Amino acid sequence: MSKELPEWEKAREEFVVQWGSLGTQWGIPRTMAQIHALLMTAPEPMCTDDVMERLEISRGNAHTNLKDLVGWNLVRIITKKGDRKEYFEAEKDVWKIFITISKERKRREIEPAMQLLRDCAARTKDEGAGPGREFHQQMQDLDEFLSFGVKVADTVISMKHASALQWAMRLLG
Amino acid sequence: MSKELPEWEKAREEFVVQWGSLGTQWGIPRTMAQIHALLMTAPEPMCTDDVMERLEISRGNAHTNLKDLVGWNLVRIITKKGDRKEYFEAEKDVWKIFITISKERKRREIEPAMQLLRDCAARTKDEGAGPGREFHQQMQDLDEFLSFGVKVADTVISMKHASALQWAMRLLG
DNA sequence: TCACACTTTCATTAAAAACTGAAAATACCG
DNA sequence: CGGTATTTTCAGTTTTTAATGAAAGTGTGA
Repeated sequence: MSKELPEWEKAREEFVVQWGSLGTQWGIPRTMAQIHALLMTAPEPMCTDDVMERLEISRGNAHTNLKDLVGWNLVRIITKKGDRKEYFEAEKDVWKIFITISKERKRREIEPAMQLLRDCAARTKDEGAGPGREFHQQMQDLDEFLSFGVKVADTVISMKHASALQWAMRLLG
Repeated sequence: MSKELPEWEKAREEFVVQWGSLGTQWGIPRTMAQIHALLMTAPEPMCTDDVMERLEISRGNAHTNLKDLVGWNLVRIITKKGDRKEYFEAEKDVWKIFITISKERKRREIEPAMQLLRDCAARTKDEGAGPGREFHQQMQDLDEFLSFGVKVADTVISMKHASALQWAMRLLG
């Protein structure tokens, strides 16, 4: 029934499955995390049918999640000449993956949060002493903290891996 | 029907609702995020019934999520003398919130991931050249990256807010 | 030790999220 | 064009997750 897989492929299987579970804790759909794991460890780019077969999922599911990963800039589309299928290839460089995810999470999750905090702060800027004033202060504190975090992240994001490493070593040393 | 709320309470209402939606993107249950937002902006500790009423949720729901927040060390239980109810109070200091969340996410999400990567690397350490070797390398790269990240995080976590700020300023400057 | 105030649990229900499969749309090639 | 390979969409279904509400549990003080 199931073909005999080489040892490394068994480990890969395990990696894909478990990465999928871990993904859900991070708010990432199980299948999306699995496909990402699969492609990160793929010797060659894979097409939709490869992914469907490997994970035993429907075409629609494979398609949607592949395109979502492309939307996250974690996966790119490859075309081979003389073949009209699309192939998908994941970024494998860990530093680049980190940068990409940081950028996307900043855009999708941090920036909307900051917008909210600013709205709430603006609506209460004239509050005098008392609970209203404290609320305003809390919104500002959160906003300032996130702003600062974003600034740090932007700096790190713009660094080459080597410089970031060097800088971090200084912190640790 | 609904009592007239002061302006800051309207802003707070908005904050609670939106923070809840943002939470889901982070893989945090909506209600848990809402309760956290509510307590972070509460002038006084609140009891289970206060939370139920304010968010219009059931006792079981309020209870479970309050206890989960206590489990995350983001909320602590307060008792008032002559009153056998439990009151809940959220940490409001932004730096402390950050430290707490970092610690918990490390423990719950990063460490299991590293365990997986190490298992997969160990299972393939004898792979010669070829795809098996590359898989092994990928697992190691991911592991090393996370290990390094954890080291940096541990350093930051152990810092006082002021020293962290000073250090970050140097990076930005 | 009983009554009461409060907390905790959990089987059931509801809501949200993810997945399927097939039809529709698109792109390419002769 | 017309045929075919491939991609995309989406209504319907399944699965998973979260919420309810009532019953059981706990502890306290009279």
